Amino acid sequence: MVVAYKPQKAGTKSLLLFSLFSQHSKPVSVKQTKQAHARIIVSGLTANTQLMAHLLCSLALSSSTPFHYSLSLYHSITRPTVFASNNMIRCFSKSHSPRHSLLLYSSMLRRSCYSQPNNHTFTFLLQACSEASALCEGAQVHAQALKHGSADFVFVRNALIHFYCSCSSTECSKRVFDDNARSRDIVTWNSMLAAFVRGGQIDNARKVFDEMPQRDVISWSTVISGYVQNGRLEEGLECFKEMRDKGMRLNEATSVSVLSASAQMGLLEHGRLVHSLVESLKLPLTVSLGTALIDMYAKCGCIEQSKHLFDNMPLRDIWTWNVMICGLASHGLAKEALEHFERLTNDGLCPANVTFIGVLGACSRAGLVSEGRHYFKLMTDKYGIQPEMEHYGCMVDLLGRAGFVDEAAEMIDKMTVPPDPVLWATLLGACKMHGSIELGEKIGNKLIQLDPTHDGHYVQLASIYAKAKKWEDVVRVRRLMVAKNTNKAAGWSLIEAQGKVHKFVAGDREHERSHEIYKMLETIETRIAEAGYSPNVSSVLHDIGEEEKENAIKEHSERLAMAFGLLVTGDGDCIRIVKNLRVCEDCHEVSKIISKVFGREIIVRDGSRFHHFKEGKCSCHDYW
DNA sequence: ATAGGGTTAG
Repeated sequence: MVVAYKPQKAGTKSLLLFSLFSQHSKPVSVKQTKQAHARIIVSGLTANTQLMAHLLCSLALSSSTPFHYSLSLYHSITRPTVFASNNMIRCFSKSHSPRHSLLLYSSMLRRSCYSQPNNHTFTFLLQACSEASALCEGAQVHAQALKHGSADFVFVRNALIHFYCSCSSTECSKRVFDDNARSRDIVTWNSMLAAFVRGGQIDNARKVFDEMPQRDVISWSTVISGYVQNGRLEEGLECFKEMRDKGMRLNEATSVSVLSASAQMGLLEHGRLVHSLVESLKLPLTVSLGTALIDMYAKCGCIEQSKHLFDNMPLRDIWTWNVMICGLASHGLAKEALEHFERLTNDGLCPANVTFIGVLGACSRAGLVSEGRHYFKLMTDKYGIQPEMEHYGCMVDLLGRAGFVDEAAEMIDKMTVPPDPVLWATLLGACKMHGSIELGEKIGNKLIQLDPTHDGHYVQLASIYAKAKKWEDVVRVRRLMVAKNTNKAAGWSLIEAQGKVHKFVAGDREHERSHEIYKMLETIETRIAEAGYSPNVSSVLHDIGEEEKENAIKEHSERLAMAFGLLVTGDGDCIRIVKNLRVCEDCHEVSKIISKVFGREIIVRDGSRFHHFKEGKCSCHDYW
């Protein structure tokens, strides 16, 4: 961009400067543009509209944000060509106030003696409207495009589909898409695909994907991320497999989505596979890719690996810090989570609401009451972040479990948003733990009223009565539960082995190695009994005899997964289990004993946190 | 001379 300046005749100089622009298709820095501008001023060529328009073009290509400089350049052009105006519109569309593009467009129309809009104009304007989610304005741009005969050009059509998608008007995207089936290219298809994904219509997206004449890596990424965003993780991974089978290379966006799916499912082997693919393809470790990897390792139980990656990240943004802090919190490493929070603020970054969910979650899992109170106050007072349901959830859990049940109840009373059932259930759990019968009774009945088909509320209330030895009430609540025909939350545990996912439910006999698994359960039983274990059946509340209760516990899904893990992993290997519900007290005890008796490290991710069982102890210190 | 689509945290 920058060449040595030698005094020359005006015409030659002009040519020389002109050549600076045409050889650069890649974005140049604002600094380089300013240098070129300086040279133009020195050469006395500021009246050259073409040159000035090229400067604007470079600015429009660079990723910068403020538009003051580009606007002053634009204003210095007395008769702006459509090329100059288009580039100014583009500068605005990339700035923090994309709506300025529209103002420029209307002034362009007023001064239409200089230039008429063209196809480029409408694509840039629609980009601005997408950025601003300005539905009404964009619809007017659509009308203008029709009026100027630009609406049928494929670039404009694609921009229209994307624009309506950005405004969540999936129907309008579809209408533009259907409008002219002949004028479609791969971007048209991909835009429609993305519109269905954005609208949550993943099955329609899949239809588009299956129908499209060609697919590129963006088509694959879009449909995979569509599954992942809509919580259809298995299908997302299945699609990723299909993509690889077709010989398609993954890129950053694909990797990030697939890593997120691996993380959410807790599939370490799969996450490692993606990591190795990323490395063998030598994809650059960008902030988002690095962050996705850190999150994946944390959610798959390898917090050490997460920390290592985090410490070696060339660049971090708030997402990176958030996944690290939340990861540490989920592993019960409260002190480190809080240290990271302090480091993040020392680095001059501004914590987000999610950051505080991590921080408060760390406090609640470790029972750090005064720290929790401090950070909750800091969040509202210093950072002006309004607490959301999840923040209250952490606080109620923290206070409630630590025994400050009344303070937790008071916090709920003072909330500005109406508390949701999950929050009440958290407080109910605390009531049960600390024997607050009266409050528990009140909340339990409230919850049953709010959510009569959820069996957990009845179970909790019944166990509060059981703790108070109010047996008649226990029977009454259980009968009520049966009468209301409640749904039992389906508990499952999964374990990965040799690239396959094995999912178990309680009492499962579906697995092909079921026979061996139940034999292993017997072995486990014998060996832990030798170590002095006796079952604790308090978590089983069905109307069955003691012996049956013992059996019900013995066949909890994580026991089956653990038995299977002992069968298929090598001596001394770590066993990793993911379950959707919280681990029950008895299974927690058994896991500790197994870790000692069998000399295995067992890592369980339950519905709320990680438990690392090693040599008879758990990382949660039995506080969960 | 200027144009388009996909990415992560509770």
